[in-house]
Amino acid sequence: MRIGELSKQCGIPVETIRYYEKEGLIPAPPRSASGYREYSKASMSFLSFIQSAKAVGFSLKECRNLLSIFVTRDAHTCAEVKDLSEQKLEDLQTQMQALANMHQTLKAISDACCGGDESAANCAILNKFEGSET
Amino acid sequence: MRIGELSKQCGIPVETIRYYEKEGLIPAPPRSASGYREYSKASMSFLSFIQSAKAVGFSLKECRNLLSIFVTRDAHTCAEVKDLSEQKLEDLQTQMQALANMHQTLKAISDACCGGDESAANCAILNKFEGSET
DNA sequence: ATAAACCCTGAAGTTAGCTATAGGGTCAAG
DNA sequence: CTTGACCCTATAGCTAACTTCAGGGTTTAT
Repeated sequence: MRIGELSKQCGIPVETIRYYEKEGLIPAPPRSASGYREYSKASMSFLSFIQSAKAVGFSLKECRNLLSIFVTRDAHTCAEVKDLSEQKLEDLQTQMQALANMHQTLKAISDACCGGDESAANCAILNKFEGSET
Repeated sequence: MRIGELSKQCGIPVETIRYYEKEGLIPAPPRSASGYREYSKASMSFLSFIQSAKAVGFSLKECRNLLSIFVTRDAHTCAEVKDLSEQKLEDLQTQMQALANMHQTLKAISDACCGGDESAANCAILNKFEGSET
C-alpha cells in the first residue's frame, strides 16, 4: 500500500504521516524500486495507536514513548504503562482545575457587570482588570 | 521609572514588556535623552490589566482588543465588554468539556489494566490504543 | 576612571504539530 | 505518448508567547 492509500484508510494527511516518520514515531517502511514508501497493514496499527493516544491527551513525544514501549512490550510491565496513564490522568485533572479556576474568577468578574447599553466608562469588568490582583 | 524598575514592580520580565509594546498592547512611553523608556505609574495599570486578563484565559490578541476598549471606554458599552467575557466563559467551558471527555475515555482504558509487574505483552491499555476506534 | 549593572535595537531561536512550497520523478489511463 | 494523479526531498512557514543573542551605548558606584 502506498502512502496515499494509507492516508485514506486512517484519515491522516500524507504530509502528517511523513512527518511522523521523520519524528521517529513510526518506523520507516521499505521502499519500492522507484523510492515509494510501501506500507503493510501493520503500519495502520501504529497510526491508529497514535490517534488513540493523542485523543486522550498524549503529546507526540509521549506517543513516541508509548509506541516504543508497545513495540517492545514483552520487555515492559503493565505497571509501567499504567503509571504513564495515571500520570496523564493527573495532568488532565490539573488542566481542568486550572480552567475551572479561570472560569470561576471570570464568572465573578463578569457577573458584576450590568451588561447594559450604557457607556463602559465605569464597567465593572474593565475596572477589575485594571485594578485588582486577580 | 525605567523599564527594569517597572519590571520589578509588576513581575513581568523586561523583554516581555518590550515585546508587549512591539505588539501594540501597551503604548510606547516617552524616552529620556539617552533613549531610555520612561514609564509613569499609569503604565502599571496596563500591565496589570494584561496580567488579569491573561489569568482568566484571554490571549494577547484578545488582551489588545480589551485594552483598546479600555482606553476608549467612554465610546463603548458594558454590553460589548460583557459579551466578550461571556464568550470567553463559553470557550473555557468548551475546553473543560474536551478535557473531561479525554479524562473519561482514558480512565476507562486505564482501569482495564491490571497495573501489575507482569509483562505488558497483553496490556489492556496498549491493546486499546492499538486496536480501538477511541 | 573603570567596572558592574543597566538600557537599546533587530533578528533569530524556542515549542508543538503540523502545513505549504518548490522542484522534480513515476505510474496508469486513454 | 501525454496528461493527470501520485510520489519524492528539503526547506520554509504557520500560531502563540515569549526568550535569547549579538553588538553596542549609558549610568552608577567605588
